[in-house]
Amino acid sequence: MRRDYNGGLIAFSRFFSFFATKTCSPELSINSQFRLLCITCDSLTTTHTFSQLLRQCIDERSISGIKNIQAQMLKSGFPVELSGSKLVDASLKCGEIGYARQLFDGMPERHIVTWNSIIAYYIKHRRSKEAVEMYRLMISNNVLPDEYTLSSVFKAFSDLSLEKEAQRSHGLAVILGLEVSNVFVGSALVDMYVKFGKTREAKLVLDRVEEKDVVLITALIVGYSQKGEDTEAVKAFQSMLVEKVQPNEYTYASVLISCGNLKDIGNGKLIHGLMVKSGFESALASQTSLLTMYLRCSLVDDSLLVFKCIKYPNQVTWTSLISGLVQNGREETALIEFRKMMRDSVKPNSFTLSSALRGCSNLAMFEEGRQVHGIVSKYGFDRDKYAGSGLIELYGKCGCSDMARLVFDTLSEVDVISLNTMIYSYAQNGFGREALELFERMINLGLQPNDVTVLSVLLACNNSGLVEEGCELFDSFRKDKIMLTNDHYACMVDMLGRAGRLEEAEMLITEVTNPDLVLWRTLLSACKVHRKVEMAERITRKILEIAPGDEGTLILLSNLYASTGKWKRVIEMKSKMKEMKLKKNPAMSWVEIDKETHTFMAGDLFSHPNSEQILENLEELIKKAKDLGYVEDKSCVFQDMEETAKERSLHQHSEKLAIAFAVWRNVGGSIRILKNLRVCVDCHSWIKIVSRIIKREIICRDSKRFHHFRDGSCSCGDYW
DNA sequence: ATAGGGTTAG
Repeated sequence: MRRDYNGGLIAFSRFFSFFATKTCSPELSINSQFRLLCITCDSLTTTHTFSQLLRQCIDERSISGIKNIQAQMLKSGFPVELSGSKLVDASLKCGEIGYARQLFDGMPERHIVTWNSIIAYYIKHRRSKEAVEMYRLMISNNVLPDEYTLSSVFKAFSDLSLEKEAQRSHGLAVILGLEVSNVFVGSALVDMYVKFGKTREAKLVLDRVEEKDVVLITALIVGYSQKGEDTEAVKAFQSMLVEKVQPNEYTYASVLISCGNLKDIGNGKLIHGLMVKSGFESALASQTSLLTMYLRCSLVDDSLLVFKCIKYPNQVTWTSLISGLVQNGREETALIEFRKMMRDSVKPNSFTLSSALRGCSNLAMFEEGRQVHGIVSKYGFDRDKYAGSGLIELYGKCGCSDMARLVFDTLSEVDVISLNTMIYSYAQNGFGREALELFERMINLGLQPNDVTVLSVLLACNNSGLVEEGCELFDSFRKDKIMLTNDHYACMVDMLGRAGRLEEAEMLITEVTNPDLVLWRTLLSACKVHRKVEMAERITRKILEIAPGDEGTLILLSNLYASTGKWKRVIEMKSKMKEMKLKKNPAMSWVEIDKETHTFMAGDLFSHPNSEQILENLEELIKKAKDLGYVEDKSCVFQDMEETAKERSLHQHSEKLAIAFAVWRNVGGSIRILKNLRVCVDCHSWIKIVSRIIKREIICRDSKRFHHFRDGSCSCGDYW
């Protein structure tokens, strides 16, 4: 008899399923089924039918359907501990955690699966706190966790940095034998230790797991890769192959990053081959890592080839390409790709934006940078610290510390790096007081300054002539045992040297264990500024011991001889340098007008298409400047020649040509000039006067810092 | 009935 009922029920169930799929309204269909069920076979329900109906509810995401079934189960005397589990499971699958919890809390007895389901739900939705609370509740209810519980709960521990509790649960896993016997538990443990940064622990766990699989080993490789233990990552990958475990797209994705970090193009290409052979060539994650690998190895063309094969690059893929191109000095290409990404309607994130901005600031592309700023705002990243730092750097490098500060003040979170970026912006633009104020703020906020902070602060003092403040700070940094590098010392040597305190500067160098070329050269250029020929010769000999025939050194000394009128020596040195086939970098200036960059080289009067107009304007500007007191400073000419020729050579400096051009084009706003060398004294005093004549700000970035010329004076206070 | 790993930044 009973068998017959069952057969009937199964038939009903089939009918219900069919009915459900044919009905448009999910709510109606499941409720109608209920009415049918209640009328026809009130007391004939079985597990099978309920399961089937619940599945329907899940498909239709119908929580009211679940509630109906609950009522029905209750009516039919269905065993509570079984009905509860099923209902909780179904509610979770409908995303109704609230109702699932309500059911769960009302259950007198809970099956382990119910606990596990709830915990897994919380983990899946990154609600780690609730997952751990549930786990604790489970323990205090004397329910012993099983492999399912443990393999989920470890993720919550790492997410919340609960190392102590994690260790206790690990112990439990060991006692239960699950660490060894269950690869899910093993993987979760490996992943957890990796996230705690404990790759050694992770490896120990892995070694104990009996049957190792891809996921387990990949979790470890990821750990090594993310912690920068790249050699270990590659080794783990190799041993995986030896043990005949097939890598998959995640494995390739992580091991390739390590190859890139190691610049191990040999293994990189080998793994690329394996990837193709095993059919993961078109998996996006591995493709992205492949792209990154080639970019880190500076094989830009290969990376572009890989990128071309990617059908649907996502946000990460694009970002990887853009940031890699910027890192390889291919800023223009990076920005073209960034535009393409926007055209393809792939949303940028803070990684993308900071890379694009870095591209702009490397080339001081003010207009392009402002457009990217527009995109930053459009996508709501104005308060983001990564995009923000990019903007601060951009405006700093374009000579707009005011704009940089505006960005800085809107950031939602101030940290060491954004403060460093802002301090550095002030420093390179010569706003020492503002920089020091921010440094003080960093200290008051209890943030620990790092080596970049120290450099920025010292540079700020250096660029604004705050020598006393600089020395004081340097002493305090020494006392605080902050790691001071050669760069920090070089900054101090420059500061003291330019202030004429050459002996102190030299003393400082003797303090350094491994003084490098830059350090000595800095001292040498201070000798040049103060025309200390003997000291310069002594220093030069020292430098040539470390770096025989160093070009920069010889040029510095030769220029010193020139500025002190020792022309015989100059000629000697020039011929020596000619013998050594050394030649000077040509002096260049750039000016951006209407998104177009114009290049000018010193002494080159004819290659620009508008050279006629440029010379006309230049002559007029020089004449007007002379009326206001400009006199050529011939000590800036490093070659022996007729006085008029010296004047002519000064008039042909690249920044003068660039400014004359900008004046002719008569664009609104400030004139921005970029230079590859430092601005000379003659040009500096000329530009000051010109800024008064044309009543416009002229911003000049030389190889070391910014000069803001306004109404006859410069922000550097003639100290640079 | 319930479970594990990935790629981009200052």
